[in-house]
Amino acid sequence: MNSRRTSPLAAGKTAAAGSPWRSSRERLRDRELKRDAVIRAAAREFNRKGYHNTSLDDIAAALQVTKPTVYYYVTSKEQLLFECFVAGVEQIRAAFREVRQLAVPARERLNAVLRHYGEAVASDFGWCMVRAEDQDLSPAMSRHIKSLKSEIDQGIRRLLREGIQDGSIEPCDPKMTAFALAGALNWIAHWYREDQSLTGAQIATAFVTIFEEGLRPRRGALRIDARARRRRTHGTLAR
Amino acid sequence: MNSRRTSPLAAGKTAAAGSPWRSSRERLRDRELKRDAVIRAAAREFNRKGYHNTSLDDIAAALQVTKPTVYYYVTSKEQLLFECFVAGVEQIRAAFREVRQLAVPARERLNAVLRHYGEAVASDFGWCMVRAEDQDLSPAMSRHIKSLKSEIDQGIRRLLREGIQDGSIEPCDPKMTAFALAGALNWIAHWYREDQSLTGAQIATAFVTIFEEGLRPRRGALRIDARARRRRTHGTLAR
DNA sequence: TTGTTCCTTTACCCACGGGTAGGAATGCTA
DNA sequence: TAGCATTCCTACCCGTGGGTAAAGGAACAA
Repeated sequence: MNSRRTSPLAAGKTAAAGSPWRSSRERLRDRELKRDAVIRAAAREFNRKGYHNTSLDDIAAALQVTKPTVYYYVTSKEQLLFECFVAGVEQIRAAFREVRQLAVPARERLNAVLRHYGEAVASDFGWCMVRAEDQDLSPAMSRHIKSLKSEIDQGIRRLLREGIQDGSIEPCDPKMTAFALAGALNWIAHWYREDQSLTGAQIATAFVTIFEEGLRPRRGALRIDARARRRRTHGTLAR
Repeated sequence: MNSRRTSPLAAGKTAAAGSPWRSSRERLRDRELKRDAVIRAAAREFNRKGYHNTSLDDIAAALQVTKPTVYYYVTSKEQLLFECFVAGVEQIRAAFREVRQLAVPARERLNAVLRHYGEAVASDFGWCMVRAEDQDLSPAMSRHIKSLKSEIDQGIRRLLREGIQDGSIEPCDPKMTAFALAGALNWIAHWYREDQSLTGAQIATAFVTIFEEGLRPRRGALRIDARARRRRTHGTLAR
């Protein structure tokens, strides 16, 4: 639960060089690096075989160490999943923070978030964020990640509402629309492993276009030969 | 793999009534009914707790019988998952069959399919169809369900292409669009358990509207106060 | 009644895998 | 050099849960 990552923040103290503490601090940094490697390896294995089909021996083997070594950096398998979870969600929260700066209509900010979102889902941690089941976590951890996810959901709804208000987004139900958008993007994690012909960013861009335009033709439709095609289809139907 | 459901087909022989075999045929029918109950119970438990967090004792308990009784109707836990899988996918294939009859533009046929799709995903078997991992199945079973899923995917793409051709659907990339549509709908299975304020059909209808219209406003946008809102947002940003 | 088939139970097996105890290297400090 | 901390290993524990053997009891046939 209390993931007190010291690495990036504590790095600020490195200024006083040459002190006798230098090596011990380096040790600490090494430790963080290794810990991150463990979590990343776990994410990759979970991604490949699923959480329950991945043993800690598998993860250890991927790192070319033994199981107790993994336990030296992490207290339990559950925590491993939790950390992966958080790492994935964190990428998306970062996207929101980044986009918040942009001085453009809400629709464009939304699009930017969605593109980052897509990239995150296609990343190593994407699977964990999307497919891991919260029943696999302790109630406390489950609550934690649920609130993180909810924050993202609310962020999307907020952008939708802002867009509707500033006229850049067609009026719609923010809740349902947010579900649809997030769902389409989350689902990338399911098929991306099999079909990596596009990058996460490319997929997200394609999706954004689809969502923006909508299926119904924008300029006067030309539904000329609809009836003719219907006949043909009926023909093939009678098997 | 070879799920030889005899019940509906073999029922044809029922014509010769009064024969001494009657009761034995009834027994057979009972057996099928019980078997279906087992599979349905499994689906519900998987849905609640996930596949790996559900033991066969749990499923047996839900049916108020013991584990070996479950094994009397099913050969393995794996097969249980497989059957749930197939049952879910079958609902959607049925939707395609049904819709194929309609003499309307492809977009409307697509919408009809998507509505049925949404209902299926929100049903008991929705979870299994959507969230179950194919790594949990034997290669043969995995291949089987993969081909069923692919069939559905191809069906959606086909409707998209037809719609583009008959002018009822805005030109788009059928592959990506199919992924986006299916993804949004599949994702329902993830949150439906928590939020059942709407029925599957209602959700699907809402989604269809969203997909049809698109986010970009259709009539000339009025992006008046966009800059003013930006300023406000910047204010809250500086924490 | 006796034999047979069908359905369900009690009681059990055992592999897998999460997790741990305790010790051996390695390296840093004094 | 001793002495302490860090890191990683070998060897082990044991609960969970998938799966089975074998027998009991009900329903039916003869």
